[in-house]
Amino acid sequence: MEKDKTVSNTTIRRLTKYYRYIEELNSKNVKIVSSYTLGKMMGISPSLIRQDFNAIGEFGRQGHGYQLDTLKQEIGNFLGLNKVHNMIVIGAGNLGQTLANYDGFDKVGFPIKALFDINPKLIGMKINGVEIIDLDNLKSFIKNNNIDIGILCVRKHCVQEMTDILVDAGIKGIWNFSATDINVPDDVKVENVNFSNSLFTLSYLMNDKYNLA
Amino acid sequence: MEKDKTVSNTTIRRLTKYYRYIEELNSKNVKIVSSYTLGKMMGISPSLIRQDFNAIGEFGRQGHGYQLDTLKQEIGNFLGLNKVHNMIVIGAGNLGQTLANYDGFDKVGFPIKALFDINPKLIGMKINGVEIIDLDNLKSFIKNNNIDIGILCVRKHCVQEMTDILVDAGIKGIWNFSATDINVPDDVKVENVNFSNSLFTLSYLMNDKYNLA
DNA sequence: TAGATTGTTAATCGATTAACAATC
DNA sequence: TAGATTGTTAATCGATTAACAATC
Repeated sequence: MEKDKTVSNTTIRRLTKYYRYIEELNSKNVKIVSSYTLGKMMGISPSLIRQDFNAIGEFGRQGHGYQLDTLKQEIGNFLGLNKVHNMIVIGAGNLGQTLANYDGFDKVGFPIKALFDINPKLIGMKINGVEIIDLDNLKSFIKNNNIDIGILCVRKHCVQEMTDILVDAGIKGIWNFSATDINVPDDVKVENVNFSNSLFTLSYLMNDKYNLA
Repeated sequence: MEKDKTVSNTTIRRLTKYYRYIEELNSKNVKIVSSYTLGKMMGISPSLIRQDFNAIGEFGRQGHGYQLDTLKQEIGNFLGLNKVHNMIVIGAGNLGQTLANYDGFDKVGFPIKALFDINPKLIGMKINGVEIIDLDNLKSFIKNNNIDIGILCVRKHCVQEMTDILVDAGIKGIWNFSATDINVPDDVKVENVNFSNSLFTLSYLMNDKYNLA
């Protein structure tokens, strides 16, 4: 509703990180933090932290710092963490099952409501209380269970096909763990977790050539 | 050996992505590609692609484009993908086992040689042919098996402890899947895969406020 | 040769840092 | 009040885009 100036992608990524550190400090019963202290903890310049916070609001107290509960609330609101996002997993293989077994997402308001697969041997099984359902029932399940996010954990050769099914079923966001990029219409949002990109980046960093003085 | 001007982090990430697309084109028996075509496929401007390629060498052919096999080799070399990187997994829980079950890393020269855990029930088991070993044997295993990369898949409360053990054992790179950031000396390289950061970014993108016209 | 596309420089755009007045 | 730290503007730095001469 308010007129927001656009916030850059780099700032968004840092905001998600601030949020983690804020929760950490919260659990240690810290009540207030300065941009200097937070910057020291996170390896980010105090100046940049203030720029980031001011990009989404104005909630510091001059001469004191930032109240952690306000900070958490403001960043959480901005990132959309104030509401529940129901998720489903497409592909009940190793990775899909691992994600279903992890309770951390549920705890922060991102519960996994079902896994979908085409393998008849898997259908009907429960993983950590979450049922594996036949892919044929995807569309109605999404509608009836208020599903926002589809987690893609399928093999390369059927990634786009599964994406199209999700889009057709009205999904709003796709968390893509598969090895390929996907094409979606503009109103569907995609976040990729690409293991290969990540591993190859690590490889580069470890490269001797790079590490010359 | 050559004097390399530093290549920016954004360029590195894109290079890993080019590499994926090049392999894809390779498998379709394409032999040559122009920055224009590749840019169209990847949603990156041709100009930026040429800048990226020229940051690591000079291997296009004016009027024609880039030979895919040269391109693959040059980028691969630059990223350090020309040699085998032996890996181990710390923490043989769900995620650790899932990674061990995935053969894709092995195929590109990043084999997982062992999993480590402290749970006696797990020790001795094999996952996809990879043994789960007692953490006590970590140091000697790293030395004797030429291990480069440690994959961290442990719970928050022992992440830093495990990191210190890895560092002490002489690991060169850490692929960190745990929920917290870690501290390492400068000569140890870290690449984080933080699910929470990624999920929260997706949450932001799906946020209505952001999607106002 | 003519056409296409690179390699590279210059121009623009955006993100980070520095600095400091405002103020708690 | 004095000290501390924010909010914000200006300066710097870096990354992307545009343009075009070089050349295959």
